[in-house]
Parts: sequence; C-alpha cells; structure tokens
Amino acid sequence: MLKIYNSIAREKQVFIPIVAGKVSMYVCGMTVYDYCHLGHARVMVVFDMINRWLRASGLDVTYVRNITDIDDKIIKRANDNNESIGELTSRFITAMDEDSAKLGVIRPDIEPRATNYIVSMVEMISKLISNGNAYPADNGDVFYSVNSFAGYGKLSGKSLDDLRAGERVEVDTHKRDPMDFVLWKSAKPNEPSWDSPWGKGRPGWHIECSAMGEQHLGKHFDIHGGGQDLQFPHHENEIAQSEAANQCTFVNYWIHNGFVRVDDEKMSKSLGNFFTIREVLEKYDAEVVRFFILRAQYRSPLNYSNLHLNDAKQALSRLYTALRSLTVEDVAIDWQHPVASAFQDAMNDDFNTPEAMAVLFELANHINKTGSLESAALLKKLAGLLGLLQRDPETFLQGDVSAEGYTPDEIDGMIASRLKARQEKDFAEADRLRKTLLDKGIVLEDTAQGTTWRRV
RNA sequence: GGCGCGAUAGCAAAGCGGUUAUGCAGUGGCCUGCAAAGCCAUCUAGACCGGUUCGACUCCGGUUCGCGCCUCCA
Repeated sequence: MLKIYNSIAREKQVFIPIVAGKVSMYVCGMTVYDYCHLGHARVMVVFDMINRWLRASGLDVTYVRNITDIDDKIIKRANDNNESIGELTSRFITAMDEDSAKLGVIRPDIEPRATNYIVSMVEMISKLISNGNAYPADNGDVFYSVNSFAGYGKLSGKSLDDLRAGERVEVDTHKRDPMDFVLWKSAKPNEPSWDSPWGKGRPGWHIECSAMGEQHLGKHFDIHGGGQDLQFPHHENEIAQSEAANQCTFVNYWIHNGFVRVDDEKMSKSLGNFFTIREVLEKYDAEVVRFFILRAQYRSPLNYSNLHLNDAKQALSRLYTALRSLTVEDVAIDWQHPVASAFQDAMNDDFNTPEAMAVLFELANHINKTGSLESAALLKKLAGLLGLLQRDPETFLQGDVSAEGYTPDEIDGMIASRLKARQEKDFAEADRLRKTLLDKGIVLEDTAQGTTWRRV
C-alpha cells in the first residue's frame, strides 16, 4: 500500500488512483535558457524514481514533464546571445536530454513544449473570462482575479490577506488586486507574439501547465509534482486557473521535492551558487550523483559538497564490490522474500529511498558473507528499480571520469611484472610497483582468482 | 512582519513509545608475504527546558538556532 506525502493535505495519504491501475502524473520541468544545475537534476532523478516505482508497483503510468520554451528570461537571453529563441531553446533542450540521460533518467512519456499549446491556453483564458475569473486590462494584458476563486491559497497555506501584508508584490496599476496574476501578456516591440482575442501577446507562465496538463491528462488527474519553490505561486495559480475553468478538482496528490543546497543555502540561479550538471559530471560519475540524490529522502534538503560526493562514491563502490566477479541472473523479484518486502515497505512509505538503500547494504553484507547468487540477483534487481547498479562492476570500479593516469593495458603489464616479482619473493619490487600504481589512484587487490584493480 | 519546515553520533542519513538503522570515516581483531577488499567486534547520537508515560530520540508545550516561501526560481 503506497503512501504519499500530499503537500496540499500536509500529511501522508494512501495513494488511490482515479482510475484503478492507472496513474496520470505531471511534473513541472525546465525553462530552457541555460544548462541544468543540480537542483534540476534532483527534480529529474526524484520523479524518475517515483515513475519507476509506480511502474514497478504494477501501475500503468502516463508521465508528462513539460518544457517551458517561452518566457521573459528566454527572450532576454536570446537577445543577449544574438540568436533566435528557437535556436536557444533547442540548444538547451538537447543539453538537458544529454544530462538527464547520463543521470539514468527514463524519458517521460510526453514532453510538451509550451509554444505548441498556445491555442489551448487562449481557450482556457477565454473560459476564465466568461466564467468571471479573469479580466482583460486596458493595456492588453489579461489577469486572473484571485478574489473570484474561493480556494485561493489552499495549496500554499496562505491567505490573501497575509499575502497582501507581505507587500513584496510590485503594484501594477492595471490589476484590480495586487495579487492578481497575468494570464496573457500583450506583446511589446520585437517580442515573439501570437494572436488572441485580446490582441497580439504571449501566455503567462502558470497557464501553460494548466493547459498542457489538461490536454494530456484531463481536467482531473492523479499527481502533480515539482520543486518546492513552485508550490507558490506557480502551483497555487495552476489550481486557481484549472479549477475555475473546469469546475472540478484539478489534482489529487501534490508532490514537492526539497532543495539542493550549498553551504546550507538554496542552490539557485539568483544566488549564483549553482553547479551545472555537466560541471559536476566532469568530476563525478553520473551514477554516483544519482546515488547521492537518492540517498536523501526526496523532501529533505540535500547539501552538495565534494565531501558528500566522495562519500557517496565510496558507498556505491561497496555495493558494486559485492557484485564483483559474480554472475548474476536476471530473475523476477519475489516480493514475498523478506528482503524484497522490506525494500517495498520502504518505497511504499512515501518513497523512502534512504531506508530502501539500507536494505541494499544489508543485502551486500549477506552476499559478501555467503557469496549467495540469489542475493546478488536480488540486489541488482532491487537497485535497478532505483536506476542503480546496472553496469558491469568492473566498469564502474575501474572507471575514471577524468581519464588520467595509466591505461588498463599498462596496469595489466605492471600487475604481471608484480606477479613475477612476488613469485620470486622480491616483495620490495612488488610493493614498489603497487605503490607506483597507488600514487596514480589505482588500488591492487590480490584475490584467490588473481590480482584485480580499481580506481579510488 | 505573515506562513511553513527542520535540529539525530566525526560526516551523511532513516525508522521507531521499550529491542544493532544504514553508509563513509576511526579503533581492535581475522584474513594477507605485506596490503587492499571482505568478515567480526567496537567508540562517537538524538539542540535546550518542561510535560504525558512504568518507560521518549520518538507524543505534547515552550525556548534557542537554522532553512524555505511570501518576487523569477526545480
């Protein structure tokens, strides 16, 4: 029985799909004007893990993750770069796909781009106006009237009075209420624009997700996710739009993942303290990064540092070491098995990956003690549900993202020389060779089957 | 100012009203020519103050500190 922490209820709830056996899930994806950073990596990996677990649980999942390919920052960046918006966005969509593939993320079923759904957005805005939830202002913008929607604030736990008291919203004289937000922005010179009943313009940010969600998953669907920072105003506004337009509940379960931090501060563009995924992948194996992300519960803050990545690398090495030199068969998971059952319980408890991983380590310990092939098969299979441990162990243990030092052939040659020295009881020479390799980060391990090596 | 989240050992990170979380690092032992890996053992916990209870890291209240949202943000 899967339980999910539902942000709108502020508690864990048993997950009951709208249609038995099926799940409709929408996640707010990236605005493509720059490379993805580690915060984006967390969203991609966390919801990939959720997607995988829902499927492993036998559910038929439709996973939609949108791409925002039109907004202020994109327009500005394209101008700064002297390139077209299309060039800019397709460049960074390609980069995003590369990054996510490296992190072992399975592509969502549908990846809609905002600019392909302008018509749906215009329709939805028209509906909101005729329902009395939105109004065109005299400057050509169309605003959503927050006062017209009784449930405004139910996701973020904010009341309109509190929000107004915050008084951080810039006063726009065209708005009836300071909290009203824009659905349609009238075109300014040299900006991309589309025709609409209110003149040329482009959509506001929030409306795209309401429109694309409805197009692909219907007016009412199961799960909507994204980073914690989207809870307000983005998701709050989505609810206001969709529920006012469609007169029904928009989403049953809201899932928000915690931030990646640097020095206990949120990693963000505006703070400038972010690391791009590709920067990190220059130093660390992508699977180590994925392991690092899933080692924390998805709602907890996750501090990024080299120390923690190194720690994660050591831990993942332990799992791969347990599978080393074992021939693992691909068999179906027996969920009656107590270990598999413990893993399942952990995952069903709001996707508790740290506890699920503890089960994997207990399995590794058992394999190391007994050499059980059955346990090895189970370890690989369970870890696979998290998108981990699917490579050949030697490939992982001997891999080196920086690709410096000796080549495998050179290492094998030195191992052969060392073996000869050992046979001749010339341990000084044998140790010298071992030390030479160690200085380059190569550790030798003498086993009954011969000498193996790995990179530290 | 309003709303919310958190505080666990050297570091990271979970569950749990009473019984070893787990990983990394450390220490001792086994193994090894010596190592490494592995195995065994082991040291470091639950911010502070009250309350509930036979018993609290776990529940309740308060204090302190940290973080987030309230403006674009994953």
